[in-house]
Amino acid sequence: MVRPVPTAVPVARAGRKPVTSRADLEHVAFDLFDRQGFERTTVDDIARAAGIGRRTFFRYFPSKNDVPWGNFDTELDRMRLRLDALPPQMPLMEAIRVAIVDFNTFAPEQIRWHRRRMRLILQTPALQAHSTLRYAAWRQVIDEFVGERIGQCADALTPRTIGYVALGVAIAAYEQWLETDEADLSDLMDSAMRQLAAAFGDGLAPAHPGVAVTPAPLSA
Amino acid sequence: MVRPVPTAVPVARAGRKPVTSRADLEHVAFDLFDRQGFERTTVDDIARAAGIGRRTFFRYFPSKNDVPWGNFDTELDRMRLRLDALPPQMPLMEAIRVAIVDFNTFAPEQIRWHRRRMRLILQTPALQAHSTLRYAAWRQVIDEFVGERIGQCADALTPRTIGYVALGVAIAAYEQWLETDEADLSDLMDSAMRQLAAAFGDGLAPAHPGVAVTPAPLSA
DNA sequence: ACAGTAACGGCACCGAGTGCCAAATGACAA
DNA sequence: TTGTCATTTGGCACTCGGTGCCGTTACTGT
Repeated sequence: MVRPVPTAVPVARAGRKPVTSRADLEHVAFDLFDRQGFERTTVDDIARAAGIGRRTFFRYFPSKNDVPWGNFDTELDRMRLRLDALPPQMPLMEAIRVAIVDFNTFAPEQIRWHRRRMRLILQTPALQAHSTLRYAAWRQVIDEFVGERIGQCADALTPRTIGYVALGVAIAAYEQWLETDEADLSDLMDSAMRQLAAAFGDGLAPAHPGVAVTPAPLSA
Repeated sequence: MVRPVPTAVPVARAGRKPVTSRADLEHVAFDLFDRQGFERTTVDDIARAAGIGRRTFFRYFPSKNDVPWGNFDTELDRMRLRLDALPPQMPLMEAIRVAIVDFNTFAPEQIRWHRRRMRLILQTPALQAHSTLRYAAWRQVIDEFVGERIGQCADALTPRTIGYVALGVAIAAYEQWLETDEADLSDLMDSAMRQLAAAFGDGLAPAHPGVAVTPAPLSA
């Protein structure tokens, strides 16, 4: 999955230098997407605008759908570190809330670009679909954290459920964010997480008391 | 989205009769998928095996990715009815739990086929991605139910969050189900939902008491 | 028999993505 | 300077999913 993609590698030893970069192509592509839309922009268009061959484009991005994702893998490492740095006594869902809020907090000057990027991803059907595969890596980070915390395998039912749920909360907040002009993303994410907690406080547990479910130790 | 697809229409009026059906093609296709895998089966393969033209295939299914989904829209109507039939005094998350468990309960003789179908969908990258678009319709049903219940627009933050969360719970349960041989899907789904409730019971709310968040009336 | 209607399917075309390979380019050593 | 090696480039041909167009086929009702 992690191929030797020509990013800014400081220790270039021998061989021809890359003629462009992922970031370069990303900018060129976004300009076109803004002007003609994602679907109506062909890979040929992007390559031509960037002054490279169509074949070369696919050496920088595995697919056209991957262009809007930038260096997502690097971001994931950040979130992993953030989660691990949280105090172990912090309640699980609280830790997750803090982590996803942090992960989606950006410097003011980055917000414009990030909004552009997310609007494209979340409002283009082809990209909505493709993003599923990226989200899987994101969830994996959550799964592993939860698994570690509750002493279960990362792919057991509870970690996975919480992974999906955390993702859902984040996306719901993003969608809301894109529809409003003023809202703060962090607030929305925080709010979504608390709304959900409140919804559960509304009395899910007491119902169907006959169904025996052994709650795993969540704060082990 | 709902085109006049040639399904079993009892009141055939005039014109040539459809030479096959969605269900037929589905079976033919699944045979090929089982034998050579989804990716390595071309639309030409399916059309040839079904004795129809490649062009005709696309009149029955908008894309190869849609084959495994059968008549999903009809199923959604079922879930909508189920939700609306639940007593209004039942707590929100409880109602959702019941609805998604019901929705995913099948007669014993259907289970084999359903498992095959879901294994294909959930374990084929191209289909994982494509299913996002189907899930959106599923979530919409939840969103509308929640919106109705709490007196908000279906696309407000809380309904959407709960829609995503319900979906996440369901998929997590499915993934678990596919990995085991004995487990019962309904039990897993029920269990996933309760685990989640338990996770929130672990003390998300009391933290960060300074952050003012006005919890919307969830059982209004 | 005829007209109208609907499904069929071949054809040509587009765009994404891939394997192959020769040419271009740069670092380094002789 | 020249030769060698490593690496990127990009053209070409090909596969496959998906679409527009259009003549053909088959069925219903008069």
